[in-house]
Amino acid sequence: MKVLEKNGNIIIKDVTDFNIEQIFECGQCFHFEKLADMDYVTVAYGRALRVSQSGSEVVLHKTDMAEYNAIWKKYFDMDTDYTAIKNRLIECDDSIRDAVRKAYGIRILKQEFHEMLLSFIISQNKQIPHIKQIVKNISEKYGTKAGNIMGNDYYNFPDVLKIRDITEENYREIKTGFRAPYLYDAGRFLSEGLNEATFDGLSYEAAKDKLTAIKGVGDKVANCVLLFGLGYTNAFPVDVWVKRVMEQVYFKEDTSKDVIMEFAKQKFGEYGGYAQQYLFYYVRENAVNKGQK
DNA sequence: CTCCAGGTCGTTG
DNA sequence: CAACGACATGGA
Repeated sequence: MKVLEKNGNIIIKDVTDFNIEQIFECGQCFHFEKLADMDYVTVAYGRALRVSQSGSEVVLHKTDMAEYNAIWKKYFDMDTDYTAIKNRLIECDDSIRDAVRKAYGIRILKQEFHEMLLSFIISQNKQIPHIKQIVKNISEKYGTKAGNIMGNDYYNFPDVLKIRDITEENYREIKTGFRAPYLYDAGRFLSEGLNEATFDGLSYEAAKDKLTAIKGVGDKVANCVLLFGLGYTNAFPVDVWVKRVMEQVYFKEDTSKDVIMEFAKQKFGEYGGYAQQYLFYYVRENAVNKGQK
């Protein structure tokens, strides 16, 4: 892999284990927009970034090496050896091997903690397109402008200072429904200092307990925040899709989320988060192809 | 009209 | 502890 700056863009040549369609469509991120095939805009860390890919060449539009090193390198998890992770998972069994093969280019994005917390509270009992819409609405209403790409303005998710001023009623106005009090409660935790540093040195269990203390944050949402916003790669969120694929592949019968989580812990260990993402993308793709939605 | 969505909470057995 | 309905909203 080679990273170089050219004509005001960052070009990443000879990438492996990297597919932007899989990265953005695997359910980990709600703050992006598809412009065309293999051509996306994502909003994170105060910027809007257009990313396109052609084969093993990725283009990060209108950015430079300083910003790449400061933001995008970590955001796209470029320092992690996905080939090694996949080899390790493939050893587990044939089912996970098929999922890894299908979703070969997934990377776990390192997203902002406060945005993950509120976004995944919003996500409960909602479909992904609608979650994206609400994240967009809250950003347009309360966030600052992140940039203009191809004639369209993009807005940052509100920062913690701004979140402090958002009321429960404000959350209702953007159609978050029964999640409004949950979002407000989470906002208060953030305002009172809960941030990434709070989790420094905390075990997975301790970190999860801290998150589930927030009303509206259960096991699933907490695991998503741990995985996508805090770097706990052993977190294994079990949602309806993962439950479905795990039952289909391993249990052959209705199985509780607790049993599934324990099974994943034993089987995938510290790589649980990666395994979960491969499985999630895999089962959803199969469902789409079978016309099940 | 009915059913369900990357769930969680509070209440019942 | 397991099971179950409620919870807002929008789309199929």
